[in-house]
Amino acid sequence: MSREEILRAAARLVREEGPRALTMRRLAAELGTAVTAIYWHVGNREALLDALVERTLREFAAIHPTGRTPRTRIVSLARALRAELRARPHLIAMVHERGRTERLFRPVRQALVKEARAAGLRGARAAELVRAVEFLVVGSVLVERVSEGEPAGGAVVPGAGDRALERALARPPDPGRLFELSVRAVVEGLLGR
Amino acid sequence: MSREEILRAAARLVREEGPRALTMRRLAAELGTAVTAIYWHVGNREALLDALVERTLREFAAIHPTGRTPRTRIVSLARALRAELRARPHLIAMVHERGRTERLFRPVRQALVKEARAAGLRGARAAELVRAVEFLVVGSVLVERVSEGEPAGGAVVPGAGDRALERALARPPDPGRLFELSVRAVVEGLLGR
DNA sequence: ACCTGAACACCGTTCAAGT
DNA sequence: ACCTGAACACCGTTCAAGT
Repeated sequence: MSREEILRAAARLVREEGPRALTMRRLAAELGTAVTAIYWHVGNREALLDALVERTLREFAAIHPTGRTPRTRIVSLARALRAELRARPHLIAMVHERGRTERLFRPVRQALVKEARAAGLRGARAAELVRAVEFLVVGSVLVERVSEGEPAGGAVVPGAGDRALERALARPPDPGRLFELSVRAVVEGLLGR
Repeated sequence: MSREEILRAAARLVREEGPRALTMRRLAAELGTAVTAIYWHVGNREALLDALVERTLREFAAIHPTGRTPRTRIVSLARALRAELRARPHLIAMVHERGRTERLFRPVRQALVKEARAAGLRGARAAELVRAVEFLVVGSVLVERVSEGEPAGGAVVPGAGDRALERALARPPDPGRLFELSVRAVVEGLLGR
């Protein structure tokens, strides 16, 4: 049994059953070894989680913009970041709990900084745009998770008798479009000052 | 010892030391009773957390808009929601974990629906505005928590030689202003279509 | 170098027993 | 009605012992 095998099994447990399923004893059973063998390879549970988090950080460092204009490149970064966040909810939560969110966002933030400057923004103005895009990405991932995944997700919010509004709130027909709309609105709003 | 006393002590533990500090044994020690006495009053740990979550839901139901125009009322709702979320990070996380986020946001969402309609939006258009505001509120709370609270919070993201940009990204001089700026940008963008 | 089982201090929870 | 201590099955972790 190698360290790599352990990390793979641990990542699978977290992905499929959530972080609470990742107990040292469960992991050992999964791998068919004694619990204590795992300790020899990875130190302890904290160190194991650290290793999983490091993996995630590396994946987020590979995000790059596409498109020709700064506007489209900013939107593409937002879209890519959103996709990565949505793909690994549990691992992202672990990154956050361990205080590595700053590090997770750094590559995308740097890319956003570059594009904001390419669009002509400087200083605090550029920082505001970068932050606002991050707000929208993070917020959309969380809010959409709610309307998709929650038991009470079908609960209808009274839309003042407006059926189309109620439907669109309960389950947006195209969450991706809604997201891009918001990003474009905020990008246009902050670029066109 | 009353049920109310138990809830108060539990809420204090969560607020001051985080949810991991809330163990039944620790809570019993804090209250000077046997662990099992707590079980008589609240059932079990799950039920205790449920009760704390219900309290939080009630507090969020008391959020109301202020101001005269729909625009200012929408911004005031966003501001109030943000303040409540920031005041109870651990409890909010518990609400989220327990799948009650939909319920937590419902009162504010209803108020936002009303204002979006007062501003003249209907159907999917109104829903988009409501969602976008929620995105920004939730995103800003998380992203700002990161830049305020994380050990690596001081880590400077290269701003392409732009010192003012680097400063503003590392620690925005006025997070509240940055937030309102983003909200206004998205509200204007989605109202003026 | 790599793995094992026993043991320790922590959990949440149940239950029979007390007042 | 309210509280107690003992007991159970689970944790993470350490350590001496094996190969």
